[in-house]
Amino acid sequence: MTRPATRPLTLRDVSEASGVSEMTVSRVLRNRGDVSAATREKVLRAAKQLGYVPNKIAGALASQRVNLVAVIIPSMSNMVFPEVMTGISRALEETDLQPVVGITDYLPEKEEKVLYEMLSWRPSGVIIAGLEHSDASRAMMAAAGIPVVEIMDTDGTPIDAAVGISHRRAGRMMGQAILEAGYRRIGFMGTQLGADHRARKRFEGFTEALAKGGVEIEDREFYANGSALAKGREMTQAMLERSPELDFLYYSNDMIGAGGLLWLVEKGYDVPGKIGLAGFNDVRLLQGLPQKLATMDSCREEIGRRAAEMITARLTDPDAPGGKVELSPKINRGDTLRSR
Amino acid sequence: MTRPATRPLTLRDVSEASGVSEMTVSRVLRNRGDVSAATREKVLRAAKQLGYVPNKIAGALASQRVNLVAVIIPSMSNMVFPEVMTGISRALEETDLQPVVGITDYLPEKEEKVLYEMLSWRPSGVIIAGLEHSDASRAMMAAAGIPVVEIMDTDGTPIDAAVGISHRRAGRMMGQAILEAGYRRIGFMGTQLGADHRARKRFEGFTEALAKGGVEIEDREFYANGSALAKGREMTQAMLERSPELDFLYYSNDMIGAGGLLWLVEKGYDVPGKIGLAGFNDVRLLQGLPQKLATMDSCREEIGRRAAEMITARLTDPDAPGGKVELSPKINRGDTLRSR
DNA sequence: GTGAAAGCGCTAACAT
DNA sequence: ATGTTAGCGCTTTCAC
Repeated sequence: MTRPATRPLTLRDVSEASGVSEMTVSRVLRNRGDVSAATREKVLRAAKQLGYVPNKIAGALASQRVNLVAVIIPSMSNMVFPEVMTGISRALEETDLQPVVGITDYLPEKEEKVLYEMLSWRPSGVIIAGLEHSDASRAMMAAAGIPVVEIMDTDGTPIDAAVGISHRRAGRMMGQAILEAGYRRIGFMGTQLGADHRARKRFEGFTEALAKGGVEIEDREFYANGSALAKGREMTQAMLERSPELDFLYYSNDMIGAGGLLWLVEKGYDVPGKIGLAGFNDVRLLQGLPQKLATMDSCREEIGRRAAEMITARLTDPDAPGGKVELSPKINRGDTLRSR
Repeated sequence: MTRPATRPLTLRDVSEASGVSEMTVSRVLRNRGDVSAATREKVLRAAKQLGYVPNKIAGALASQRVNLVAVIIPSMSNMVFPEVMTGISRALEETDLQPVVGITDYLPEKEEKVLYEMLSWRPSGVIIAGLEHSDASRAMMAAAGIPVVEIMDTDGTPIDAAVGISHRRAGRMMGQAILEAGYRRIGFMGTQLGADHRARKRFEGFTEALAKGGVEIEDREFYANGSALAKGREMTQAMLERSPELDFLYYSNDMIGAGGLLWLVEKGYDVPGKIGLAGFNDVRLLQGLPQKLATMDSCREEIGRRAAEMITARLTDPDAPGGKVELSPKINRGDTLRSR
């Protein structure tokens, strides 16, 4: 329970303790240039003994280099972004770059603020979720003079580069698969469309595919907050009481889909005989449910990894490709989407 | 898809563009000191027009102040730490401090590395999970000369201050509650005890309480990785095939408990008549399961909030209380722990 | 292989 | 209300 009020140590302290110039101490601590084994020893010993921790602020200012990558995402409690982070971290582990995360809560104003904060630390690159940003945000990123990779979505024009999937296409694919399986009376449940552009695009693609088959969504319901599992359960019950004729339910994410599935199984519905189900994301968390929900892989970890790789590539070679990288999500039919 | 190679703007650029000294520009941008409305206008216009983003690196070096709080936690995909983060963020939102997160993956060496990295940015404070750290880590934190709050656990001696619950006591409480309810033949499932000190302490407290009642755990099983829900299901099945006489299963976390619950309900077990269940954490995510699992609130958001408040308090007043704050988790009996 | 000088972009402290 | 000076703790550059 002690807290010494000592001023943090500086290079100078190590220099004095070891009898070596500050410059050489700096070289040793960064493994730079030629330093004799003897002085290296001396310096390292002194540094460790004092408990010296370098001041990166001063280092960054002097070298004009900051080994940080700003990662800006809407949320962390979403099951999807932690996996993106895993991909990013893995890819950066082999480099000397470090990810630093900012959360926007799906609010454009907050995104702008977080971006401003992060850019003021002069990171080496930016990885940011989505293609929709305020004008100010876009301007900041364009002006920062660093690689910027927009992730998760490819339906739009990136500022600099993008890696993701087409959510519109993902929605279309699921719509087609459902029609091909023979379902016709379809209900939709999801988050309130608005802040979440990717959910909206999936919804648009979905309705588009249905329309092409001459089918329209017969019922829909949206939710804002609360436990997704519980919401899925509640919304499913409400919808089936209202529209008992439905033979398929498309959920905008796996969690509410799982809630719906649990309710249906509990009530003795024949899934997928009487009614089929599908979600989105392929969250690993849900392995272990009584039945496996049909879903679609959103390539989260790969997106993170590729984004980080694009940053490092453009850092070593400013003319590295960039552009848009569209990954191909696959449908996983699980146990709840079967031809009938 | 453009990326101008322009050098980042400096205060000097804004100064020249506005015809005001660098110092006054700095004052305006930080809302410091008296600046006439007229010059303030001029400066703000120029800054915005140029798209100037201050360089916090230089600012921090000059002012010797960094408005960052290092938050060091084992994992983000755990359901528990995102909620701690929520508490921290909420509490810091009212201040000018910002949380920066580092992940240790429950590895002491990684904790040490992450800590070193973060401290080298000279944060204003540290919030770190757990009371168990390597000697080097403890030394670094003690030497940093900043407030350090260790969270989640109070079974041990903090470096500087701590907020959390006693996991040993939590385990004991659950053990007592189970005995009082009349269960006697008890099985335990959890993560491999080792890296996760808090799970280990709960287990110790649990067995201790049982021992006091003359009861011993009859079967146990540990897992390392994989989907927790699926693991809970598998382990439960394996354990009940091995030890069909069990009348209670205590899980070290809610996710595996939920997996077990789903399997039991599916197999037609009478829960809690024939067999009772309990988990730990009270994760909100699980609202929506067929039955509500007995569990114990781990006070995650409050812990985060209190920790952040302790940091701010000790920043304004270096002699602010500190010490150990032990919160009191409550048992939530749900539908799976009933007197018999 | 090692050291000395200059300066990174800001802000504290002191003018005016 | 505004400007000037010095310097934060490092690294770059150049000298030896």
